[in-house]
Amino acid sequence: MEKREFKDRVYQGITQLTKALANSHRVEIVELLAQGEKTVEHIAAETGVSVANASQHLQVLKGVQLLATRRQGNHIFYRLANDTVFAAWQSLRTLGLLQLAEVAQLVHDFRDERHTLERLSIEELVERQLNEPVVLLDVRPAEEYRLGHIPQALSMPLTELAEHARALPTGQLVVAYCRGPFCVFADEAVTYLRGLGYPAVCLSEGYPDWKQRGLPVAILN
Amino acid sequence: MEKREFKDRVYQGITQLTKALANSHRVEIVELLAQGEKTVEHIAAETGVSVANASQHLQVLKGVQLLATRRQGNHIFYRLANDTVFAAWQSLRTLGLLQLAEVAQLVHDFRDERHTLERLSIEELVERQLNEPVVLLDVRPAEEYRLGHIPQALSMPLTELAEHARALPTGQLVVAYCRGPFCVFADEAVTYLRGLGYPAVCLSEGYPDWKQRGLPVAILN
DNA sequence: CATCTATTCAATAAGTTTATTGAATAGATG
DNA sequence: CATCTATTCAATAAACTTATTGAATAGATG
Repeated sequence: MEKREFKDRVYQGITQLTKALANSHRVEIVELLAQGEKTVEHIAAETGVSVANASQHLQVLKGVQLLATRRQGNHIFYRLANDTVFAAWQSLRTLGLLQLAEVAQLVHDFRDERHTLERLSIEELVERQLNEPVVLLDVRPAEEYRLGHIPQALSMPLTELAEHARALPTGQLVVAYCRGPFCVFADEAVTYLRGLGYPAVCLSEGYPDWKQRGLPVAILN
Repeated sequence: MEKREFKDRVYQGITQLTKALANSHRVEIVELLAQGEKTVEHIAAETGVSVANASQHLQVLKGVQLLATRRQGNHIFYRLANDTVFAAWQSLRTLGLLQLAEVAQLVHDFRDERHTLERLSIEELVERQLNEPVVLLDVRPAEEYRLGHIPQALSMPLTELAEHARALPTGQLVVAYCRGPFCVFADEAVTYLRGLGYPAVCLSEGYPDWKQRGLPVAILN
């Protein structure tokens, strides 16, 4: 094989993979599956596309081995093939936030509307937890909490926050986290809790980012 | 702004960026520019596309801020906008080598043809250098050596190897490196040197990967 | 100031990707 | 075994991407 043919084939192979990630619905699916496995129906509903269309996108991702599946009863559960897939999405996300002023601006503005102020990094949270007790809230849907969460976090889906907020311990910092930097569950929770007078802040990244750092995670069976 | 509109805009922004990287010529350009700045003409020649076509691809990359330019005389030099761009390409490359059996196979086979055996990782090289002297060869074109190389490396472009090989010190391990894991300059150099009886091995990654790790680099003016 | 040169632009045709339909399938459940 | 349900398949039209031309531009050089 000639040098040029070799290069063309290698770059085309990697490009196939990149093309699979070069669609807004598909990256939304990758980010969603970073929370844990989901059915086609669930993915379609959550991303706002038709089931047939979601299925097609899922097959594009599966075609380049980014996803794996398992069947349970009538449902097929899709999941990320491995941690490298999330790592690649993470670095595209970082690049986007850094390079595209519009994206950074969009995130900033949308958050500002909701009057959310400080955000704690994962490293800051780890350090704080060593020195003082912190109330950690996982505000994602209960099913995602079940599939994996930060140890010691309480499951507090947004839908149940109003009901349980008054029962939270006072006098401790409350830290809420959700799916990732583009998820606004945590912002909404923090806005609500601050309204009740709690000292609440958001975690700047989500559960998948915690997991990706190799920090310990808790799973319910 | 509604939640869905926000998400759509964020994901579409990042997708624009990913689309810019979802073309085999364009990733080859990114990898080439990781060696240092180049003119349009040079990029066209090296990647085997027409100048007009190279210019178009360069503008796609520049349009999403992945590249920056400077003019010198009649020439326009393109370069990577910053280190995050290489980091993103690096993680797509890693994903490709891991997920796509064909790509890994292709790289393995092409190398095997050239009878190249062992490869040293960057970490192994650093450790070895602490314990014993190593002859380090930068086999990229002289201009790329000038723009940045591993300290203590000798510039030994493939074209000049035959002429200078006999002058290399004997009794020391010879390590050759080039542009990256898809570059075969180093393999060719090692094959040649082993033919002459030198104990020679390749570095498994290239100069940009060394630089990206934050290790020291040398630049000539 | 005329000329030269490297780069970009514009138009085009061929090829790819996408969402939408509605039908087909494969496995579970009564 | 018939029925149901979640998922996939196939066909299509519209929207994008790409390489190829050849012309235009902007700046440098004599």
